[in-house]
Amino acid sequence: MVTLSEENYLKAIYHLGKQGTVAVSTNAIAEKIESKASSVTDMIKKLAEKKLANYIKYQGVTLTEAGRLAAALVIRKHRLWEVFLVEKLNFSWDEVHDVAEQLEHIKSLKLVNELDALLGFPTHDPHGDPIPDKEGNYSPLKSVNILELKPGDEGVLAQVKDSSDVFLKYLNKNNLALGDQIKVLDFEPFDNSLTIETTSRKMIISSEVAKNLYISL
Amino acid sequence: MVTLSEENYLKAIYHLGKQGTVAVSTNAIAEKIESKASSVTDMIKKLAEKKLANYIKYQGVTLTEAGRLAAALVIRKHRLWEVFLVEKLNFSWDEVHDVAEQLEHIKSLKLVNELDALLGFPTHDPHGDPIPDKEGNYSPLKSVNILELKPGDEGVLAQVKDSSDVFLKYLNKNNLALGDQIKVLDFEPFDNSLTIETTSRKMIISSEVAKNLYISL
DNA sequence: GCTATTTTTTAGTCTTATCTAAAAATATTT
DNA sequence: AAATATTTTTAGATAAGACTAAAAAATAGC
Repeated sequence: MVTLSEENYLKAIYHLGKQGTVAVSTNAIAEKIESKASSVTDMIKKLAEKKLANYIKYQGVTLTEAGRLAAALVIRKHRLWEVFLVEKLNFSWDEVHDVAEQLEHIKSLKLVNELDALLGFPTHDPHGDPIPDKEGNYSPLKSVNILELKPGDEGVLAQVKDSSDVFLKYLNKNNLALGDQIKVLDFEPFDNSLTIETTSRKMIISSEVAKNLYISL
Repeated sequence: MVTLSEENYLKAIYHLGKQGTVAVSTNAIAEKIESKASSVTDMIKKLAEKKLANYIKYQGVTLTEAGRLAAALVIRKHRLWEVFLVEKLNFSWDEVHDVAEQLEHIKSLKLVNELDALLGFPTHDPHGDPIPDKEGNYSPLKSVNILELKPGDEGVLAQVKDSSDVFLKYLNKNNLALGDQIKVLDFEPFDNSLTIETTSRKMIISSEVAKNLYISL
């Protein structure tokens, strides 16, 4: 049995280390989980004992195949629940994260797969993140960060990297949503800000914001 | 904050003591929760400190108004999730209990109330148990135990008291479902068994089974 | 009304997941 | 490459929730 806490660590390692393939440092995990390095060391040892992680002292962690699958299934659940909340229960995309964080730990294979069917087998969550399938696989969205575009380039807003409530509320306030057509008009080297044009208007976005916007061409 | 464990104790006290109004013994709770009396004493003290329960040493527990509401909301969530699982996710009524037991602890008022709306504000769960409203109130189903009927009496199967997987599978196997018209044909005093007739056939049920069947007239 | 039995509580232990503080190992600077 | 700084690990402590065993209180039996 994988505990709730273990699942959260698996998820963190998966996200920080390219699906757990690249070694992740103790401190990086501690920061992500909002805990202390010593707690992380303890938990990593436990995951290694359970054959979910590969751990060599002082050299970070990667996930075993079993660990990778376990992490992917938690992420699958998280993202499916997010779709459910938005599509079926009238949540907006800035309200789903905390609830999905709880729902992702519910244990029932039938539940996940029926939910998947109810939602019509979605491939992406409300933030544009891909939903792993039953085997933990997904085809990562081929989108590029908006900062890589040049003036004149345009595409569709396909993914937002930050799912925090503050960031998503900013996008709401400025009428930016997934699927919007966006054109880059100007790049300002002084502060890396960007002038963009949507179907409704022109606006300037800071590099902080731009870093989190991904465009499919 | 009410923890998962505390919620389970509140639920047990609510169920065992007529919504927490009648004192429940330590042992009764221990048996329901499948724990030990000493653990129960500890937890009851904690609930009392949090003003969720009224506790006098050696004299059992009742719930405070706050405790009663908290318990009712957990039960509300449990039963709404059961309806969801059956109506939307193709679960059968013998498969829902364990999953609902997990889902009932998810914290989000919006989630519960939107779920309620999605399901069309159901008043009863798949076992015929009433679903408390936001204030924790419900009108108990006026159904009687089938053993109280006399030969010749008939009515509709409205509620099953045992929600265990074995019992529900027995009913499935014998084609008995909520809403079925049932007529009592004969009562056997030797073993308290009952001959009943449904629209499809006649059958004999033991008193063990009969104890759990409730009929609305 | 006094034993005997049952129930409940207390006291002390265990596990899980955290933490702080100190020690050990690794990285960085000069 | 020695000294300093940073990161990671270890050791020991704490809180929640559960347990066992023993003590205390309540209930039942005669």
